[in-house]
Amino acid sequence: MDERFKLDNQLCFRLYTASRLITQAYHPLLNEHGLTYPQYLVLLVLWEKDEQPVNDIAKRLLLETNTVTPLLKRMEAEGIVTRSQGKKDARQTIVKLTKKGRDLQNKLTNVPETVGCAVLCESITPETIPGLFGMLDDIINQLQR
Amino acid sequence: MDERFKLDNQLCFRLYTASRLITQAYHPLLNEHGLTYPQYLVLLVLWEKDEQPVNDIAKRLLLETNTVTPLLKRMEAEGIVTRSQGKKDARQTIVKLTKKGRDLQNKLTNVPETVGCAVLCESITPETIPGLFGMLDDIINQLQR
DNA sequence: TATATTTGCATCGTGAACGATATAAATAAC
DNA sequence: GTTATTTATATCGTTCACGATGCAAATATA
Repeated sequence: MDERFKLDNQLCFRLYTASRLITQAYHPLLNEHGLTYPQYLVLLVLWEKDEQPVNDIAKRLLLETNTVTPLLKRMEAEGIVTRSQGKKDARQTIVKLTKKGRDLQNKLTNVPETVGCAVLCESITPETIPGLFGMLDDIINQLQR
Repeated sequence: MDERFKLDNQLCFRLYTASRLITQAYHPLLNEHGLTYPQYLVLLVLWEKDEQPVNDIAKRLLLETNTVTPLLKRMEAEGIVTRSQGKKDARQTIVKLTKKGRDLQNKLTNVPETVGCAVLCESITPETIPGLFGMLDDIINQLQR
């Protein structure tokens, strides 16, 4: 058996699985408030800086606008954000939190810690996290070409 | 600004992004042969051990059968695998590689190395990979409850 | 051996991801 | 000042993920 093709030797499969499982860990916490994980990411971006064009949100999340646009439309339908045409550039769609969208932050205060604790184990501790972050950041930067 | 809600402090966002970007790195290499990344994972499983029931493939990939079943049906339509009813247990669907499916391994020999090289950088080297694998495995095991 | 439960897989509906394409506004080139 | 190009976003089609549900075969229980 060719070692290169062994599933257990694949970095990608580990990243793919870890990403799916941690998203699943978020699911019950977010679903309680009618949110999906990608929608939660959009909220993280808007809580940091409200009123951003679609493109800035997409760039921050390293996603394409064809992924973000329908996602934002669903969030608009839920009354979490508003979408309005940009004033200085009519091509832009400016996304803005509603009161409901801002208030969600208070309702989700326990989420980061709950998920953070869920992943803690032998090798994942407050001391080892920075090293892991650094490696993942390097992978991300490397693949962004 | 609450540090806990900063996007740059989220492990999950890093895993999610790294997973997406590395899957994108596979895309041109696999697409050339009509494969998607999850289909490639199924091939890795079947190349290790042919003729497995749907459930074993799903368990190996930590996916649900409702994800794997339609994926396998598409692979069957492409002539990469066959699906047949199990003999000793009629509930099982046994998945078996076709000649085309087996031959794909030779056509994809360069894929692991190409993607492997694409992620190499400062902190990701043959020496640091085992440590990263260990941390990701720990996260995966921890979240599998 | 009837009945109940479990197991293996499939179907359905929803929400991402993303390549390809379209459209209109803004900007550049001529 | 037209025309061409770029930019910002949206639409469309396909393929995952995955919760919920359905169904038939296998197994356990009565």
